[in-house]
Amino acid sequence: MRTYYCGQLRSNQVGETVTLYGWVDRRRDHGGVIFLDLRDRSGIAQIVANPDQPTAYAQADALRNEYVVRVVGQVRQRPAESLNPNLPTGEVEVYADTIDLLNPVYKQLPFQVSSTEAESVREDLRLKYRYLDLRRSRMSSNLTLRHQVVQAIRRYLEDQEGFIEVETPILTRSTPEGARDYLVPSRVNPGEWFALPQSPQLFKQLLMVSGLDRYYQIARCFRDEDLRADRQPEFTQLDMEMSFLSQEEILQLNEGLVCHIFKAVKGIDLPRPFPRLTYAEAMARFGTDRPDTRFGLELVDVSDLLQDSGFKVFSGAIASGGCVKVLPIPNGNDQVSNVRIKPGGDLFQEATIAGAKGLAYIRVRENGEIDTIGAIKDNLSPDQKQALLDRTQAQAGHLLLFGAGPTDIVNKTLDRLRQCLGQELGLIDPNQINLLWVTDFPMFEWNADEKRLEALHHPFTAPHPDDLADLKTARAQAYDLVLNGLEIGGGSLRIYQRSVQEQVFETIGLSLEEAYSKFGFLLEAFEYGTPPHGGIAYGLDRLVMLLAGEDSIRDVIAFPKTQQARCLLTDAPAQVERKQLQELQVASTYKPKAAAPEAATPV
RNA sequence: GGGACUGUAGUUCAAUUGGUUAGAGCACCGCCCUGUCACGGCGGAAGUUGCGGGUUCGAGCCCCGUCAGUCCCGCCA
Repeated sequence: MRTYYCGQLRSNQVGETVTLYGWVDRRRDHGGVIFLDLRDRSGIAQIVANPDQPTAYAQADALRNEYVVRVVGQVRQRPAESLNPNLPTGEVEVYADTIDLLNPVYKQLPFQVSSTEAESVREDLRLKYRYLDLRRSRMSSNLTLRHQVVQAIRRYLEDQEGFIEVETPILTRSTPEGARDYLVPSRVNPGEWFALPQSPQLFKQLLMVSGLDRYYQIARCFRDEDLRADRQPEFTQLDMEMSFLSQEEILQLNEGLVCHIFKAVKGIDLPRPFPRLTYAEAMARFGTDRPDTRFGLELVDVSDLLQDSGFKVFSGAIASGGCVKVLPIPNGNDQVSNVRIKPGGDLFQEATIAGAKGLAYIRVRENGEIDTIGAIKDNLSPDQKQALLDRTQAQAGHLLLFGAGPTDIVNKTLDRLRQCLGQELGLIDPNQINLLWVTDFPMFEWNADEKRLEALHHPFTAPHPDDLADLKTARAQAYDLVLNGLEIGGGSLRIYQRSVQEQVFETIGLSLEEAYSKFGFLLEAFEYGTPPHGGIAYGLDRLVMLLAGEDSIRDVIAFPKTQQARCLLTDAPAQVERKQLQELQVASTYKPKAAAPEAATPV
């Protein structure tokens, strides 16, 4: 007699006697006939207590929902008239001879687990009782999907491409570039601290020096920064590093990997090669380095047309080194009301969040005339109006939204509006999978606070060989993989020549002494014959989130943290015994907040 | 560090302008029904409206504070 999962029952098993284990999901009692829906990780099976077996009947009669049971019985075809193809129980059922109660549920469940309930439960409750939340079919199938993705990665990288997985330390050294580190005190070395890795970056480069020329790892990473729907303090990367491959070869290999994942878990054949955009082109056309190219609404730079404009917002923006760009929206006249793009409106609000001071617009009327508001109307010459229409290819009915100011703000604003409108105007096919590479990132960006250049990617990223003459404006040999407007992976070729590395440190204002005190172990390793190498890292949680169609990575992580970086299930973090701190030679300077002020006494 | 939203029965939600004893679905408990599947019928229990204070004749609703969760800005090489 075989033991099956509930979801594995098929009509070709009719007549077979089977054992099923699971949770009683729902109990129905129709007169003398008792039906149980039995649920496990793979599906739901309907059980009928055999009325000819008094024991089974009595056992079923004693049951309530959510008991753990073992059912032994015969698989039967269900009466055709009772079938409902829209319900999760299948065309066969189990006629139970025995129903053994393995364990009761002692308490009423804090929320309904039943797979057929679509209601959304408060997330704090789900997180507190995560083990119950994970019983729900949506969550268990998300975790199964995650497993399948990891399995597909391993199959492809190991079996087809000869990678090996190497584990790197979780207790490691703080490298103060980048995100805030999680720190762990060392008891054996009082006063000294480990950091949890933000990524295995330095170790994987060391592995290249070791000659492990194809490394990967499903690596847990830690960053002590504030949380978002797509950011957790601990998260998982697929981390890869390869020696002796060109950027082109790395991109090709990774396209193969991503195609394999989609084929394995979704059965989808993705078209290759993936489209590519340079960083410069992505910023120009979409205002972001991770554009969602499932829809149009591309930005148009009109700075040159308007630099002499009498409209000071435009001419001023250009004069001070910024730009003026347009987001043209076909049929926007009908679809976007003035209320929404004027101060107080939701789209105006979005623009403000991105840093814009205002939101100018032009409506193109049916007669082809352009209809503008206030100051723009009075300050555009007929030639300028016509040039605008030509440049933006605006037709009757177009709405043109303007961004004017510092280029980064303009891009950010119009990117935000573009995404809002793409969603809202139904321009996005939710089933479309849009992958693209963004390449040729700049090496450095200006940090206005610290008044210095800093590495956009990290300081070991190799500059483009054509740009070595002036590193400050050089392109990097760096690339990101973007899926439907979300960055799911990014990497670069690394510097392997000492002279180039020193130039980069110099460019970001890092003296050799400082560099050696921070990364000396790496730089020394590079003295012993470093192969040309490069790599990439994927955000596994984000990738699985997109494949699962979820909006938050919490829904593809078994035990995630809340936005306050707490675990509601274990109530971590928590205070520790004074003795533990003493052993670690750590003094707590924490002072609890002052108690809430006493309310005024009623008079 | 900042902005916005949310918190009512086990749960998901209602509750008109601040006005009677805070309601309903599901879940739970009891009884009835021999092929149901969101079964059905009858009945029952279930509430410190997150917490503290204030305003008011009267607060789930208004005000202040606080706690928790979510979304966003900053931050995340």
